[in-house]
Amino acid sequence: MKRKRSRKGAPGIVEVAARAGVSIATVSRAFNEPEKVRGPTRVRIEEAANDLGYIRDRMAGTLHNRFSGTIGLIVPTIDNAIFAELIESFSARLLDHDRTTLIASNGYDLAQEVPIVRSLLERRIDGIALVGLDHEEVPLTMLSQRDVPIISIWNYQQDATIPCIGSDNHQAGSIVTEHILNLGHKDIAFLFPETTNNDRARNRREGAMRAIAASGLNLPEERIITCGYNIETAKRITRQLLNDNPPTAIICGNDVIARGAIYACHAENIPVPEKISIVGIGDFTGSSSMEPGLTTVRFHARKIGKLAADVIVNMSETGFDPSPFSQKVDLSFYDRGSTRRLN
Amino acid sequence: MKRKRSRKGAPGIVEVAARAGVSIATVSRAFNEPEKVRGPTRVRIEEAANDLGYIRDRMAGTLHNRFSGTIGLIVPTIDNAIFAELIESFSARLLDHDRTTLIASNGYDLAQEVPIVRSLLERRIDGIALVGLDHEEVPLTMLSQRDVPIISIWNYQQDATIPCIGSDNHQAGSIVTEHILNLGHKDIAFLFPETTNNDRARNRREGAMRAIAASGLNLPEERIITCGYNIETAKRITRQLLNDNPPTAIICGNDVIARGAIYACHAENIPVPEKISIVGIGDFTGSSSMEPGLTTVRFHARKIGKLAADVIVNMSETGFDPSPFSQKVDLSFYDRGSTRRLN
DNA sequence: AATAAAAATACAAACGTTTACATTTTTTGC
DNA sequence: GCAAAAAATGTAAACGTTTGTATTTTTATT
Repeated sequence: MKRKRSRKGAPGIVEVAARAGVSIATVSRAFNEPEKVRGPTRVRIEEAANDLGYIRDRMAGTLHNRFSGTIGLIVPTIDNAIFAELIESFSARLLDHDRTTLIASNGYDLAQEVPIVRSLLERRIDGIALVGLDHEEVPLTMLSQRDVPIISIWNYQQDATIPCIGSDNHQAGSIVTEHILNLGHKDIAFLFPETTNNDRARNRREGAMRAIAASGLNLPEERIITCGYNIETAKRITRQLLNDNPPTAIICGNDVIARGAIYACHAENIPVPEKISIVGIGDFTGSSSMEPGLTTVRFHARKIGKLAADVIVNMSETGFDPSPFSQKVDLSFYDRGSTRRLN
Repeated sequence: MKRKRSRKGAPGIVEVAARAGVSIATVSRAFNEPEKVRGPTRVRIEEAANDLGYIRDRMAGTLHNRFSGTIGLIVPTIDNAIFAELIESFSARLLDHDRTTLIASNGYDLAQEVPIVRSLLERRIDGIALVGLDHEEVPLTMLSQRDVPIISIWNYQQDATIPCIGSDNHQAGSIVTEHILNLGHKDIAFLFPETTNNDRARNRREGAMRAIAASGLNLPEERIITCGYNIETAKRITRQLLNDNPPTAIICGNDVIARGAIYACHAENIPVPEKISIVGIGDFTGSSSMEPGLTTVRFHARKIGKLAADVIVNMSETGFDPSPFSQKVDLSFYDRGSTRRLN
């Protein structure tokens, strides 16, 4: 049973114009190009709008000029706290730009992006931010066919085919690995999430492997473990590892896994870092407060989110030539308590 | 320099109609009331739409019938993992209903809600979900003036003035407090976030205080501590408490604070639960995996999110009489390792 | 096969803005 | 003060759909 919403107390531009004693065109201009309407007139219009509680209808405007003031954001997951800071800073910044955020998550399933992109396109987004560089052709084509600017966030790759803003995940992987190697560790385990369709995890692992290779170390295959993207799984897998054949160091694909690994050590009464060193990647909220504090490399999520918001708004306004918009955000390494020199 | 988006490869309903050899009205009906168009015609239209890669323009439709297919969601924060599950389930469920989610956070500042609501209203949301029951008059009036259905989520109060879906925060507070009391604790500290403008925290604290009062216990004022809503602050405040005058149990306003408190105990080498019992509220992701596992009361965030999505869609479609839409979602108490009987 | 009733489709007028273009008002230069 | 130029405002035609009403086609009835 469909219902037609009554317009009750909702005045339109027509009512405002009538009350201010001007034409609707002038009212429209007063909002969009205030400098084009004379002071006293503008004041009268503003008063009328205020008195009436006028709220402009962007949809009607969008219909005409094709800009909706809405930006899409697709993340793998909202849960897990991984992208929370990113989403928060991105959407807050967009609000500063007088834009709103249409959010959706694909649950790490790229196929999901097709219906999501379609749904966003139906709402005429002015631009879209996608986490990571791995995406299917179809949604990308749908977007570019309609001239909707795309920005990839979180991962930075020099040779990326879409403009991207983020940090170098290769580098993140190598930084923590080199740290572990420098501390003299030889028996190292890798705990990384599934890397198909996940360029961030893949790059991190590649960076880590490269650092291992560069050091001349040879890592047996069973030390490279794939681990689900959540604390419980990481904890369970680590406990098993500790019981089977504990390494002296564990390099985790991200801080969530590292947190699980540290809890596993607590559960098995293996002191960190005395018996085992653990590093994460990401520096999520809480990583610094853990006991021991987690040694990790920080992704400046808020900075990335803010930057991405600025850039996508700019792209949507000016038209765009992809290349100049890519930006690399530096990483920061934090040597906290979860790692220790082997002696 | 404003740019007019070219319509390049974007066909409209007109092109589809031409290709299918029918009028645009028929195409529109084929999408909105498929049962009203004859089989063969419908097929032809669908083919034409597919071939052309047609994506409907909801804005144009909205302009006419006043439904945008977009629902607003305002949370205090996206970060902190507190509302992550809620947001995720809410938005995923909306996508199932063919709706999109317009998200914004107020940073625990209710005044922020005015511009946010205005911004959402400009985009013609079909409904809005607000976390908690504490809100200012102005945004509420703006919404109801325009007949936009409102639902409050997360907290449930029988006598709430807006329909709400969530759990009883009073009860949550009393459950954990009674648990602590039953274990024989007498020297208890409260660690709760600021409660002005935060009905959830306030109700939890009231529930907890009520349970204390019912037991006949008298809690000195300095044991009721206000604590920032993040791990670091909770950790710092707890460490100070442990050094000054450690209680035998700490009741935390939520799991984030409890996590900080447990880390503080680790840092001070005070074993949990041997020397001190700690309870949280919420059962956030990771609370069960901690060492020790956190004793807490679970808010079924995914259930609340899903239910809320169903209800707000229903309200937007059918018109609404607030009262029957409120729903209380039961809590689950988990007695894990962070509490212990005093002897 | 003719007619009435029902179903499917077409026509055209909204929906609430923006923006060329036309018109009016104000300012400027002498 | 007057004409010309500049600025402000008004008029009306879009924008891409939905939907009430009119028309055509199909189905049912005799």
